Amino acid sequence: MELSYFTEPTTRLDRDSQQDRDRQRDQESQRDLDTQRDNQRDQDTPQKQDTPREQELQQDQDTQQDQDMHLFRDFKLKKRKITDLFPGLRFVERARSPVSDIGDGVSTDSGYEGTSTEDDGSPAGEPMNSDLCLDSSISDNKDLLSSDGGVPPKADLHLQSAVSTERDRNDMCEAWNATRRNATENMAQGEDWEPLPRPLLQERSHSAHCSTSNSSRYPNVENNKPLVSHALGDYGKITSINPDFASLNNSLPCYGFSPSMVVAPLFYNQMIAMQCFPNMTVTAETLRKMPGPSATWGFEKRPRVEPSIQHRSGGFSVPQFGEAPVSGRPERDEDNKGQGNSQTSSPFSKTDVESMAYCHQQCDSAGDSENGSPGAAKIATSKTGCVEDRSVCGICGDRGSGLHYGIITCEGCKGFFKRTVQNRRIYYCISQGHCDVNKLERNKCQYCRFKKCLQQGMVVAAVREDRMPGGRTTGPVYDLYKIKRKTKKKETKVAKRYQSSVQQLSTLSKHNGFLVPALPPATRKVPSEGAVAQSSSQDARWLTVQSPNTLLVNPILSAFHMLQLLVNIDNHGELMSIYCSNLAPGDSGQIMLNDRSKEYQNNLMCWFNKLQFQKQALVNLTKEKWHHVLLLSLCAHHCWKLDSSNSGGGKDGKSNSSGCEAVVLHQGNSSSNHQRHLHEVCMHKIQQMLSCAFLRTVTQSEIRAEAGDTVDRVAQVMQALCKLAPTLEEYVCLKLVLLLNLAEGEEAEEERQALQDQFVQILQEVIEIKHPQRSMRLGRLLLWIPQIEAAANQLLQSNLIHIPFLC
DNA sequence: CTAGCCTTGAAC
DNA sequence: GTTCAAGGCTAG
Ligand SMILES: [Zn+2]
Ligand SMILES: [Zn+2]
Repeated sequence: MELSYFTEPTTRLDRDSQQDRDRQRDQESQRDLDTQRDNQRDQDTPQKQDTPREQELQQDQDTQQDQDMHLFRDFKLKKRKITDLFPGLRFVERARSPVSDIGDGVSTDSGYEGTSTEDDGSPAGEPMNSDLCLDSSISDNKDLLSSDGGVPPKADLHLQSAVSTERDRNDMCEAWNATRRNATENMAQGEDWEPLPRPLLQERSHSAHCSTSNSSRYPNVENNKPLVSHALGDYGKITSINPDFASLNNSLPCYGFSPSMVVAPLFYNQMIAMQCFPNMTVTAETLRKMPGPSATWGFEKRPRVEPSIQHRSGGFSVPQFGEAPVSGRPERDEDNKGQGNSQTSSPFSKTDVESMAYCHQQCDSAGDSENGSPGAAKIATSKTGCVEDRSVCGICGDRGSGLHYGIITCEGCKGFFKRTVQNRRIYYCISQGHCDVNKLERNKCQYCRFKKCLQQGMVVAAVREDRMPGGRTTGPVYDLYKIKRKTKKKETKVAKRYQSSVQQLSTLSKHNGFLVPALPPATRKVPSEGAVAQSSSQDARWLTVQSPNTLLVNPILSAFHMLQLLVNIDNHGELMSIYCSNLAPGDSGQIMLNDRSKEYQNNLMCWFNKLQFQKQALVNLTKEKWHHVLLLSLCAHHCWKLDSSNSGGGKDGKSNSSGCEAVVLHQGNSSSNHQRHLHEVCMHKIQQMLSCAFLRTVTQSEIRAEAGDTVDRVAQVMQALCKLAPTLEEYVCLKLVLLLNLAEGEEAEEERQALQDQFVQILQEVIEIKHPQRSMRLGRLLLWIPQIEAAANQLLQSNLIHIPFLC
């Protein structure tokens, strides 16, 4: 393979900091330097020479061919890897094109933030800078590749030497120049290149705040209107997954490099993309949405300065956030807090507790000890402190440095969130929006990091538009904190229940002989060379239902791998616990039922949302079949519940299942008539509920007339599936088969069919392994699909979707 | 860009 | 005066 043309996506570190310095200097000396002169000076700035890293590169030899990318801790290794992959490439040093940033300005977002449109507003006047870049070894390209203003800074990369000829190059240059012209024109017409220019750096001096006192006390506010708006609505965009990669395989690994690492991740990821998808043309447009532009993998962070153990006295004795817990002794922090609380305990009682924002926060984070005595609060703080550990970042798990924007985060996540909101940045995920966000990998995907920030309850509005430092957060923002906190608490509850149910299910699964998913086929190779990094650990976390095209080209996931994914994303444990949660008999039954049903549906929806169909048509199509899956799921859980209670409680009590204890009357039924029993149970419960609801006795005949048929049908299906007793693996497959079953529209018909076939095939394989002696099992399971559909439809039509919960 | 450290300032 | 969550600065 040969890459005949390449200009790197640039590292802007040097220039950025240079600019900052310039800016500062400007502010210090003379604020109204006209932009032209400014640029002029920029261009005159002496170039900073990078150290010749290629020498280092050559020194590093004997690369281990199969070394996993995860081992790439430092830049040298990464660089070496790249050179290994692409021997035609070498690192060169060259001056940056003065215009090259136009391109970046247009296609910014993933690269270092396009600064061309900022501040000076003269895009063409970027300072010359010496960057390392990757270059092809074709020597006679030198001219073109050097700082010639007419060369596109970011050429499309085609795999097969697409731009190797002179003509290609000319075409490209011409295209580039046209783009540049257009861009410049648009610029002149005031088109918004970036949604919002980065707000000017504030002067540090205090005077700015006060000087305009007649209009506002805040620097960026005039007439009570912020000069810089956040436009929260824009954040909707962030929640979209990079459409460019919709058709790509989900296992495309991506890595981010640090700005100081010279090789921008864009390029590296481009390499990977090309390797994985030889048939695809990886364009600059595609690439600009690659994640992790400034990731700091292998980047040596500035070491935290641990405070000396000595207690600071007087003056600034307040421990700063970063240093609060002295390393190795987290109790100190706790102690302090406990002390603080016990000390403030009296103030608490003195002051109006509820109105104290700051005290409130402490109470809140300590759990739910609002009415408790101060003492209780203290205990809660130290004991339940783990619920919201002050020392752990809620986003990445790094050391927390306090409450930031609503939750406890580290300095990094705090800053990241702030920057994102302030600069209204929009991110994309190269993957499916489920990247891990932890201390080590938090910089790999900004999209997922920010998503997690929002999910965890960080409040966008807490980033101040006026940039006024200090003070306390009160008012609407503080209310938002409270709301988010409440929501999160609720979620934690659900999660807890899930935990307990998982245990329950694990015993169940043993009993059922679930197939323990094998580890992903480690030998799996992406089309070209094993050099491509494995994303092994991550594959298991998301499922992309592959579009048939991709599947044909790239059948990366084996049936069992897919099965494993399916099992992994399935939240059966959670569903099971909800399903099993006891239905309180009596008056509140109706409410309970509704709640339970809703909770169950919500959880099922969570599962559904984890499926990433690659065509919108498929999403729409499968959404229509939502209730089918709901019924199937309920059937399965009903079956498993029966099963677990049987194995636990004895052999003869089939009908005396735990969920049905409310209907003691019916427990004498023989197991031979399970269906009738179900029917009667349902009828009875419905009777109970309706009687409660209408405050009168509703007769069974009334119900029978109204819903008897439906109940019958549902009971029939339930009973049949109970008899078949699907295993977890069969269940997860069936759900997808059901979702992908015949649809009315013609849209995406081919894809639908192909996908369904795939899952049927997986189902078949599962059965062959689990039930080798039962050749008819597949057919039997599939035969019930129409029945499930019919019953579910009926439930939906008669608005009785809660009924299955009664069984 | 990232993230550690530092300054601010309203509420206590 | 003390707190602590904002914002700012800047080495990497
Ligand atoms: Zn963090
Ligand atoms: Zn991601």
